[in-house]
Amino acid sequence: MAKSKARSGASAPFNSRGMNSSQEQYVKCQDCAMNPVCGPVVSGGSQLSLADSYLTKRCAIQSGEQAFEKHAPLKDIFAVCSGVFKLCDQNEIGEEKIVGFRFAGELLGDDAISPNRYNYKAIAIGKSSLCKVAMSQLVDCSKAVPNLQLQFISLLTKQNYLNHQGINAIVAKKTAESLLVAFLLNIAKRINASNEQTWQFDLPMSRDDIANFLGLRRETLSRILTKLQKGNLIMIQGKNMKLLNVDVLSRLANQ
Amino acid sequence: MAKSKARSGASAPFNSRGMNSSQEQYVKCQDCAMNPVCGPVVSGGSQLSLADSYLTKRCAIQSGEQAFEKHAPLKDIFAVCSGVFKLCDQNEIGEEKIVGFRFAGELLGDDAISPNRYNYKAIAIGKSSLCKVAMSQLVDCSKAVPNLQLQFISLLTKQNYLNHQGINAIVAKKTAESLLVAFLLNIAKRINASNEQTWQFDLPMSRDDIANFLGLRRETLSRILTKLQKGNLIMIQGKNMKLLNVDVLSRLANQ
DNA sequence: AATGACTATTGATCTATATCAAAGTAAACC
DNA sequence: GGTTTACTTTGATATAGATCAATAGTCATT
Repeated sequence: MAKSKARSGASAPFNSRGMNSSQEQYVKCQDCAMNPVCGPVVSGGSQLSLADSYLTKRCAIQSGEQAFEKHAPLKDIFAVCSGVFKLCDQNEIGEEKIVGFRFAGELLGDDAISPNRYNYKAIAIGKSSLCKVAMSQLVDCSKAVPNLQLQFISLLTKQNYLNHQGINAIVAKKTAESLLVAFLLNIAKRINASNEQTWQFDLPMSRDDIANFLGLRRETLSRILTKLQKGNLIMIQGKNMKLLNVDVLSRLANQ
Repeated sequence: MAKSKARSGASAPFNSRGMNSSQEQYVKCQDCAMNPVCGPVVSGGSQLSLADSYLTKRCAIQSGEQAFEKHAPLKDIFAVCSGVFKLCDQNEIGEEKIVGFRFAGELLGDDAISPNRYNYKAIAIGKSSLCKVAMSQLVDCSKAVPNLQLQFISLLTKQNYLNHQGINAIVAKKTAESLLVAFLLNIAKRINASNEQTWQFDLPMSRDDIANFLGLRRETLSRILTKLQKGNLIMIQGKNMKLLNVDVLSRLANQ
């Protein structure tokens, strides 16, 4: 099903540009959004290890392969362990619209719960890996253990909040520049979520993917990047990005 | 706190234009998103009437008053019983950005659960009313009754899905025209959700509110409405709107 | 019916971004 | 290493929508 494009940009094991990238970085379990339902759960006075019955850990996914198809019935919800996924919606005429990205430590497919179908297609950008939780089994377990359910609610609503933040950051912006800058700041925080904040990172996705997601043309995107670089606000070479003046950039992002 | 603007447009009890509007229409409980946690819950073999302990029914809210403040700590989640609410976010410089509308039967404040604060201010457009559920009490009850929790999850994820649909309909559109048409179709469905579909309705909000929400200028909005009317696709007089050719409009909405 | 305060529409012009076209650059494959 | 293919940048031009300015409805009060 998934057509695997071998080109993998910054995610390839050996990458001439872009410093520290590569060597597939796994998120630590303690930093992962799925964590609340992965460990033993307290019930009454005792600890139960239910997770074994619904959790599958760290499945590898090749670059370009997909975790699930749009409209497929919900089976699992996922957490990204390493790599990045792009979420693609397709309109009637088959054009792809990227509706989001998911980085290591973030949930994937969690917003499929209500209509019981995945709302988009999730494609790995570069070599990636996933943990998955079987919904039906999770529901079974949580019928018996209220605490598990509460943790599940908390996990869902947290991710939902993050998703909305991302979207709102975009909907609210007026100029292409503030839009792009808001995106870069958002990405920087999410990519380095667990490390300390360096403001340097490799953009895992192509310019086309970014432009598509932001609703801009690639040419516009490119011009703005050039302009920001000339203004000494960023340094970008290929996929490697460094935010040089976060204060000014933050102000720009709020138009 | 809330400054009540007395002018109420189509929601006023007597309205010269706009046919059937007015006489505050309450949504039936069976059609309301809150319904799953409002009635008796099955636990073991017996039915429990827990809802009395956390549910407050049909509080009236005057036009222009607010249900909650942005950033206030989450206390209740609401369902709109009658009327409409606009959700306003404020940026640093105090400009208001409308991030959504909620119609009768829809939830309000449900997306405050993760950060435990409301993400926006909710203001009644016209005389409205709300049911509310006290979160802390709901959580207490649901610790004892797993079924209640499952219903709560279902309720949250359903509303979340609808919210996202609304947002995506907007983010994806390219032209102001397709954006506006998508909005009109979305509104038509939500306003007449429980009745049969007539494609005629009163726009409860002002042109300014619509323009603000869609990220357009009022002048642009006005021009597009005029153009759609000249093309015999809609009939609009003041707040009263009739969609004349839903097929063509739907095609327009997908650009 | 006249006044005042909004609210909505229309017209003229400007500008940010799209579009069209071409060239430059990096990665993959033989 | 050289060729092919995909990705990215730059330039010239067109246009959708913003902005500025004015007019015209609408409703509430007197």
